[in-house]
Amino acid sequence: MNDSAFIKNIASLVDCNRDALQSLRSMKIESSTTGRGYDISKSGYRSEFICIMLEGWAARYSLRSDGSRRITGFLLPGDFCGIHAVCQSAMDHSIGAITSCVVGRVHVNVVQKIIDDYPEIGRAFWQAKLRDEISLRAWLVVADDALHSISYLLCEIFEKLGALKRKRTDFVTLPITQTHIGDALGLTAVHVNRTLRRMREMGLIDTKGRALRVLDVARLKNVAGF
Amino acid sequence: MNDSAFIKNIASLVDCNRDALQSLRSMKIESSTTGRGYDISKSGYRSEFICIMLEGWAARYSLRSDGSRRITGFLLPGDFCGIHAVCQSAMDHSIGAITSCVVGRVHVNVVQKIIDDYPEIGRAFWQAKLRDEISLRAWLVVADDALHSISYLLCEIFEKLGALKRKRTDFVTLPITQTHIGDALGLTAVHVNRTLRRMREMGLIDTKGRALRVLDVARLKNVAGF
DNA sequence: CGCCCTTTTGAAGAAAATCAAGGGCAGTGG
DNA sequence: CCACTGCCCTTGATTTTCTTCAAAAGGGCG
Repeated sequence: MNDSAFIKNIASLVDCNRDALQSLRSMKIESSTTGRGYDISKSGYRSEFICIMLEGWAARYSLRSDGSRRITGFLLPGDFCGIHAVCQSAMDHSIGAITSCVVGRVHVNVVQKIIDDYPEIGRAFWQAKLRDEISLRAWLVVADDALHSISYLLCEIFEKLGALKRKRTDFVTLPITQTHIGDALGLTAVHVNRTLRRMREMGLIDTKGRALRVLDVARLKNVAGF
Repeated sequence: MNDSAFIKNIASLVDCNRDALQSLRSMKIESSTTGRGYDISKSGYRSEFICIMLEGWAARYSLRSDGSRRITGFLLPGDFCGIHAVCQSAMDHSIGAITSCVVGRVHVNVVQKIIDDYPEIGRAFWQAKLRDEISLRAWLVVADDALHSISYLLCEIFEKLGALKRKRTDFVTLPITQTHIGDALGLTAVHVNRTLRRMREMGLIDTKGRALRVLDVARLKNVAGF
C-alpha cells in the first residue's frame, strides 16, 4: 500500500519489466511527515533528494513580491518532485503541504543508478516531466476565464483521483480550499466562490462544505475544454 | 554559423567534452524553410524528428475553442522543440513561424544515440526542458498584472537575445507584433498597446514602430521581478 | 463554548475586454 | 509613380470581468 501509488504512476507511463519495477520497489526510501501548511521543499534549495508523495496533498507554489501566492501545480500520492536534483539545479519554486503529508525521500544517486540500469525508467521520468509541462501549458491556455479555469482544474483533479483508483471520482471531499483554487488560477477566493455558485446554478456541480459532486461530467469537461 | 547557436545553447547548459560536441556537430540535419505564419509542427502530430531553430522566430501556441490563440513560449535560433518524439508522445501544442524560419530536423534515433553515447548531452536536454518548465511557471506567476507580464516577457526576450551574442541587446527591432505579446500573456492587443504606452510614459522603454529600446534595464527588471 | 478558518454575500472600484474608428507604413499592382 | 490594400499601431467610449473592502454566517476543534 505504501509506495504503490508511485510504482503505479511510473508503470502507467512506460512498459517496464519486472526487474525494473523491483528495483524501484527496493529503493532505499526515507520517509517523514510534513505538517499541513509547512514546506516540503523550499525555493532556492539545492537538494540531493527526490521527493515522492506517499500520503496527502501538496502544491508547487511561488510567492510574488506583493506577498500573494501562485500555485503552479498540485501533488497527489504517487507524484514526485525535486527531479531538479538530477541536474543539480536549485528549486525555482517551493512545495507546500496542503494537508499533512507523508513524503519519501530518495537520494539522487539511487535514482540515477536505476535510470542508468533501466532506461525505460528514465523514459518514465521524462514522461512524467512532460505531463507536468503539458499541465502547465494547459493552465496558461485556460487562464482566460474563471469558469473555464475552474472547470478545467476540477477535471484535472478528478482525473488524477481516478488514476488513484478511488471507487467514486465524481463525489469527493477535496482537501483544498477556495483560496487554494484561486491561488492556482490567479483569481481571488471571492471570485472563485461566486463562480462556483454560478456552476451550481448551471447544474454542473453540487457542493456541501468541501464535499464536491460533479453532476454532469460530460458537460463539465465540455465547459473546461478538457 | 549554421547550427552554432544550437551547439552554444547545449554547451552552455552542461560541461561537455570535445567528442560530445563533435557528435552534435556531425548530426545529420535536414533543414528546410517555413514561411511566416505557417506551422512548423502541428498539435496532435507524432513526429519522429526533433526540430532545431536555425533562423527566425517561432512560437509554441494552442488554439482555444473560441478561436483565440495562446502563445506559451517563443523559440529563437538555437532553441529546439519536439523532444516529445523521444517519448513517442503526440504534440500537445503547435509551433508557428512568426518570421520565415529555417528549421533543422534530426531523427529521434540520431538524438537517442548521441544521448546514449554522451550522458552529458542527455543532461543538457534535461536542463533545456527544465528551463522551459521554469519559464512556463514564471509566466503563470507574473500573469496577475499587464505591466508585470509585459516587463517580464521583454526581460526574458532580451536575455535570450543576449545569449545569442548580439552587440546591442537593449535596442532591438523585434519581429513580434503587439498581438503576439497579447497572445503570449493572455491580454488583448489593445491592452498591450495601452500598457506599452504607460511604460513609455514611465520612461522604461521607447518604441518606434517595432523597434524597441530599453531605457532603464535595471528598473525594467525590477518592475518585472526578473 | 468560544475561536479560527472558511464560505458566502453585498457594494464599490479597478483592470481588462470589447467595439469602433482613424492613421501609418510597406508591399503590390496598375 | 501613385493609388490601393492589408496589416499593424493608436486612441476613445463603453461594458464586462474581476478585485477590493466589508461583514455576516457556518463548521470543526481544542
